[in-house]
Amino acid sequence: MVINLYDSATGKQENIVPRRLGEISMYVCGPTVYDVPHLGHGRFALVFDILRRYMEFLGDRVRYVSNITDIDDKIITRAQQEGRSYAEVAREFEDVWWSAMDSLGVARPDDIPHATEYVSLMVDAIGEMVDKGYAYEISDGIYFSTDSISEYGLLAHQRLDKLRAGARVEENDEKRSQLDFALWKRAKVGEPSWPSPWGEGRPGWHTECVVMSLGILGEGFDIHGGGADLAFPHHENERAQSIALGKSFARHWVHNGWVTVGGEKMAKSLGNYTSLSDFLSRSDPRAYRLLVLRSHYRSPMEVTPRTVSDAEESITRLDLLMRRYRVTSDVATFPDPATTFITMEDALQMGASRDGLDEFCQHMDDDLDTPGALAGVFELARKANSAFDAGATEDAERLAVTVQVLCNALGFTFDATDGKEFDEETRKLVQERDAARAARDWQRADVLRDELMRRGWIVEDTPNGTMLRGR
RNA sequence: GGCGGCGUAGCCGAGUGGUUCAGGCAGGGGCCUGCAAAGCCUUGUACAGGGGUUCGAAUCCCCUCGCCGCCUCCA
Repeated sequence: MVINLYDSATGKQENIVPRRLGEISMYVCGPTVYDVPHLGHGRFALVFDILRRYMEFLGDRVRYVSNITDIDDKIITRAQQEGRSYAEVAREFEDVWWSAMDSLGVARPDDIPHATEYVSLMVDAIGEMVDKGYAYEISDGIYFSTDSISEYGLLAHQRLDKLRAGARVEENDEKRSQLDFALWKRAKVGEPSWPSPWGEGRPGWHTECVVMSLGILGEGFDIHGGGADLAFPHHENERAQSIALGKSFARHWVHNGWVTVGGEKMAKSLGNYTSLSDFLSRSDPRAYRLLVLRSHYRSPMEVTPRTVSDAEESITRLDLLMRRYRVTSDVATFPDPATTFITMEDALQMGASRDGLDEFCQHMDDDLDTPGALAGVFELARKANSAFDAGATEDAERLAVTVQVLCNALGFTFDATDGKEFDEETRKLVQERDAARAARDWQRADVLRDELMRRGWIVEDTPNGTMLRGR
C-alpha cells in the first residue's frame, strides 16, 4: 500500500516511495520554546502524529524526528526581560510543550534534537559553506548568499527576482541581497554565545534543521514537514544550504494549513490565539484531535466554541458505542495509542472488518483524507449500533472493534468507564432506582432520576439497569 | 507589485462533470421506552455572483465581488 501526499515542491500529489523499503524517515520542524504553545502548534503536532501513525498502520517502520529550537532571538529577549538565563526560559516552555503534547495524545518523536546540542556541527557546516563560497562575512555575522543557488525559490514557487522585488524590509545594507539570511550571528554583550572561527555567537535558525535532519536521518530522507508558513523562507533556506553542502535533502515536502479565527490566521502577533493549556483545561483533548481530523490537513481550520462542542458531542457518540460494545464483550484490552502504534495486521487479528479497513486506507492514502476516513468510521459506528439494536451481536462486535481499532490508529482513546464508577451515595441512588423500577414504582424512579440529574449525571436505562454518564 | 488559497445547506466540513444531498452537530417527524436518555429510521431541494464550454457543471474556462495567506519572525 502506498500513501499519496501533496508535495509542496512539485505542487502535485506524489507516491511516497521511501528510500528504503518499509522504512520511512520524517523530519518535522518543532517549536521554538519562548512562550506557551497555541492551537496552531497543536495542529501541526497532531497532523504529523496522525501521518506517522498511519504509516505505521500500513506496516512501515517510521523514524520520526522533530526538533526543539532552544536558542533564538525571542528566547534571549524574554530571558533578558525576566532576568534569567535563556536556558531557563527554554526549559520552562519545553516542559509546557510536552505536557500539552501528552494531553493531546501526541506520541513522542523517536528523536528530539535540541539546537544547542548541535552548535559545533553547525559551525562545521557553516565553515564549509564559507569555504565553498556560498557564504560571506559582514559586520554582524555570516550570511548565506541566496544568489549562489540557481534553484532558489522552488518552494516559494517564485523566481529569485520576483522574491527580491517583494522583499518588504531592508534592515541590513551590508547584505548582498535582501533575501540572504544569517548563518551565524555575532553575540552582543550579555548574549549567550558559542565559539566559532568568526567569533563568539550563535547559529541562525535556518541552519539547525539542515544539520540535525541530515545528521540523524542521513541524506535523501523521505519527508520534511511543518506548518505552511515554514515553506518559505525557512524550508527554502534549508534546501539552499543542503545544496551548498552538496547533500541530497528531503524527497518530499509536506505542509499543513492554519488554524483560523474568524477567517484570520491564528497568531501570537494578532493576539487572537488560544493557548493549548487553556483549551485543554476547558475541553476534551480528544475534541481537538477530532477537529484536526475533520478538516483536511492543508485546509484552514476554524476553531470556535461551537465547533469544539460539536466535536465533543461526536466523541461522546463513539464513547457510547464503545461502552455498549464492552458491555457485551470481554475484550477490553486495546493497545494504548500513547505508546503503541497499531498496525493493519493487528487490526485484522483483532477481528476488524476487512472492508472497513480498506475503505479507511483508501481515504488515508489519498493525501491523508482524514475527513473521508472519519466519515467511514462514523458510518461503521452507525452500522454497529444498528446491529446491536437488531440483536446481531456478532456483527455488531465486529463493527465495533473495527471502529475501536481505526480510532486507535488515529490516536484516539475512549472513555472506558462502564458507567458504574462513582461514590457510595450515588451508587446507592442508582441501586434504589433500579429497585424502584423493578417494582414498577415509576414515581419513585423518576424522583431518583431527578436527584441524579441534579448531581450532574445523564441517566440512561439499559438492559443492565441504570447507567450514568457525566454531563 | 509577485505568488498562492478560499467562498458548499442553521453551523462545522469533505467531495465530485451525470442515479440515493460524505460525515458530524443542531432542527422536524417516526420507531423503541412506563416516561426519558441512548440508539435506529426518516426529513434539508447547498455549492459567492455573472457569463461561457457541454446533452449535462457546485465540479472545466473567463470575468466580477468578498475574504485570507506567503514574499519579515511565525506551526
